[in-house]
Amino acid sequence: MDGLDERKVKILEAIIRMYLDTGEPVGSRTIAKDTDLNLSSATIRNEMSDLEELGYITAPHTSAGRIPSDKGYRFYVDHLLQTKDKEISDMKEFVIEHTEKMDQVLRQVAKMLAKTTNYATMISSPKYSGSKVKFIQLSMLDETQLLAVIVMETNVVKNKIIVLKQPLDNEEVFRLNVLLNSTLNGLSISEINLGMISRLKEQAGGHGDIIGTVLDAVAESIRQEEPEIYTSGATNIFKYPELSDSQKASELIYTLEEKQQLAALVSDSLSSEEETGIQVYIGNESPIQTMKDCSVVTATYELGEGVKGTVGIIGPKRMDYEKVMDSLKELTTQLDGIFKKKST
Amino acid sequence: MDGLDERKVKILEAIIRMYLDTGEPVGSRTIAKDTDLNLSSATIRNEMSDLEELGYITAPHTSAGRIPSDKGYRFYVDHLLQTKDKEISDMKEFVIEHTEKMDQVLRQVAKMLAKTTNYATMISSPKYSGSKVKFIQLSMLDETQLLAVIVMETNVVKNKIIVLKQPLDNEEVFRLNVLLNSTLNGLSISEINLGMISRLKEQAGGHGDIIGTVLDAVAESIRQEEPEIYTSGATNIFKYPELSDSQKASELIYTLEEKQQLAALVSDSLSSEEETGIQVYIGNESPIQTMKDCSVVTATYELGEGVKGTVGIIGPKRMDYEKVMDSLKELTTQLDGIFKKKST
DNA sequence: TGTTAGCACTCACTTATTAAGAGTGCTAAT
DNA sequence: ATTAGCACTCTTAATAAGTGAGTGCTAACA
Repeated sequence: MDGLDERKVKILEAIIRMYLDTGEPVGSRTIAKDTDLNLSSATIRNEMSDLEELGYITAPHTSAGRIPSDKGYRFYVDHLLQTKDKEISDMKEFVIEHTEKMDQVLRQVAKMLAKTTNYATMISSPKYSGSKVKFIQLSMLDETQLLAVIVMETNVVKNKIIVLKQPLDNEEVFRLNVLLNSTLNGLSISEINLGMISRLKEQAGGHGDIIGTVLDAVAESIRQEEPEIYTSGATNIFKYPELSDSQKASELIYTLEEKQQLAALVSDSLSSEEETGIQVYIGNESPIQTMKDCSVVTATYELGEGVKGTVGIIGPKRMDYEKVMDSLKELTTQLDGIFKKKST
Repeated sequence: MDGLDERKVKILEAIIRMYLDTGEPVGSRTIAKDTDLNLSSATIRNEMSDLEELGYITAPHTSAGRIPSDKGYRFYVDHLLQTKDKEISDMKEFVIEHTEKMDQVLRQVAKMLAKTTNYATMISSPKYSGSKVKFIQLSMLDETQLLAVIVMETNVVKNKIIVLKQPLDNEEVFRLNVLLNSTLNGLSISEINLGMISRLKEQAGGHGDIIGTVLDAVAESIRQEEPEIYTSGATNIFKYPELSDSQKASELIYTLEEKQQLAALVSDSLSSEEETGIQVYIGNESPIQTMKDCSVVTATYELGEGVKGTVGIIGPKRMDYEKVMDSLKELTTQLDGIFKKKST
C-alpha cells in the first residue's frame, strides 16, 4: 500500500487525527503515548523520519513535530476515512414554486451549514440545462408596455416588460400568444433554431421585433447562465489561526465575496464523475489559487432530470473531513425534502 | 463657535486632515511645519492641550501625537467640510423592468462604489411602500397548476404558482381575472380591507380559496418587506490597519455578511429628515455596535413617489469624508440615469 | 501677555539577548 | 529491531536596552 506497512499507516493516521484536533504539529512522544502501539518515542521517530521521506508529513521547522502534507491528507481521505455510508436518498420529483423562493432556500442552506460546521460554505443554484418551455403569455399592461411571462417546465418563471412604440390591440396579442405557444411549447433552447425564428417573425406580421424581444427573454431564461452562488460563514475562517492572518484572510474572504472564482469550483465539481458526488480538494488541488492553504469539500445535489447544483465547504486543511463529508451527504438528502415540501 | 477661536479651529482642522491622510497620530512639530500659522511647536502644543481638554482630540498615549475624537470628527463634518454643493438632480420618472434586473444593478452599484472608494459599501433595495396594483392575471399551466402574475404600478412583477385540487376551465379563469382586476386595480395594500376580501371570495363562487392565495401573493408583493441589502468590498477594511486586527475584522465582516443588522442603519437613515439626504455616523453614533470603530456615511436615493432606498459607505473614522460625500451625491444622480435607461 | 526656546520626562516600538522547551537525529547498548 | 540517552536545533517567550517622537513645564523674550 504505497510503500507503507501497517505500522506506518497507524502512525500516519495518529498524526493526522491529532493534528486535525489541535492544529499543532505533533511530536514523537505524543504519538508514543496516545497510541496502542506500545513503542518508544525513538522508534516512532524513526518511522516518522521514513514517513517524511515518503512525503506524507513535513516538519514546519527542525525542532517542531510533524504535520501532514497534502499527500498525507490525500492518503487519509482516500484510504483511512471510511464514512458511515448513509444511504443517499434518490431525489427524483421536485417542483420549484418560484425562483425567488429558491434564492432564500439556498441562502438559508448555506447559512445553516456554516453554522453547524464552523467552516465557510457555498452553494450554487441548480443549473437547468435542458429545460423546456412550458407556457408563454403576453399581455398589455398599458398603452406602451407589454408584459411577457415565460414559464419553463421546471416552473421557473421569467418576466420581461417590453416597451412598444404603438399599442397592440387585444386581438393581436391573442394571436401572438397562440403563435408563440403553439410553436415553442415543449422545446428546449437548442431546439429553437434560426429557421424557426425567422418563420415566427414572418407569421407575426409586422410584429417581428416583439417576437425577437420575447425570444431573447426566453433564451435568457434557459441559457446556461452561470449559476448564482451563495456563500456564508466567511468569518468562520478566523477561527483557524493558520488562515487568519490579515493577508490570507483578506484574500480568502475576497474570493468568497466576489463569488466569481467559485464558479470554477462548481463546474469542476459538477463535471466530476465521482460515484458519491463528493469531491475533496486539498490545498493546491483546488482550481482556486487563493485556497491553496485550505481544503474544499464539494458535493453535488441533483433535483431530478439533470438539474444539478453544488454545495461546498471551505476550511483549513485540517478540517474534520469525516464530519464534513457526512454533513454534506446528509444535506443532499435534506435538500430533497425541502424542495418536495415547497411543491405542495 | 463652541469655545474655539479661529486659530484653534485651524489647528484642529490641520490635525484632522493629516490624520485622515496618514492614519498616524499627529504631533505638534508636524503641525507647526505644515501649516501657514507660523507658530512654534510649543505654541501649538499649548493649543493642542486646550483642544484636548475641550474634547476634540485625544492622545492614544502620553507620548504620541493627537488623533481626533468622535467629537472632533463631528465638528469637522459639521463645520469644516463644505462640499462643493453639486446640484442634486431631481429624479422623478423611472421604470423598473424586472425585480431580478434590479438585483443586478444594485449589486453592481455596490461593487463599483466599493472599488472607487476603497471602503466597504452597502445598498438597500428601494422600499415600495405605497405601491398600487396595476394588473393581475391568472392562467392555467396544466391540470393542477395555476400561475398568478401580479404587476405593481412600479412595474415590479411577482409570480406565484398555485397548486389546485381540481382544474379550472378557461371560462372560470377568465371570470376570476375580470373579477380580480376590476376590484383591485389601482388599490394599494392599505386599501384592500377585510370587507372587500370577503366580498371577492363570495363573488368567486366556490373558488374562494384561490382568491385567498392570490391575495396573499398580492400582499406579499406590496408588503413592507424588509428591503434586500447588498454589500460589497468588505475586504477593503483590511486596508486600514486600525480595523484589521483579527477580532475587529471578523466582527465587521460578519455584520456585513449577515446584513441583518444593517437594516437598522437603513431605516435610521431613511427616517432622518436631512435636507441633503446624507447622514454621517461617527463611531458610537451608529446604531450598530460592531461599527463603533468605524464611520458610516449613508445617502438616500429616491426614485419618485416615495420609493426610497439607502446607500452606505463603511470605513474607518479617518475616512475621506469629503470624497465619500461627493461620491454619494454623484451616485444618487447616476442611479437616476440608470433606472431611466432601463425603462427604454 | 502671548510666544518661544530649552529641557527633562514618558512611553511605544525596535532590536538584542537570554532562557526555556519541545523535538529531532544519531549512537550505542539491549 | 528496539530503545535509552544525549547533543543539537530551532521556536517562543521573556527581559533588557536603546531609540525617537512627542509632551508638559519653566523661564526668557518681544
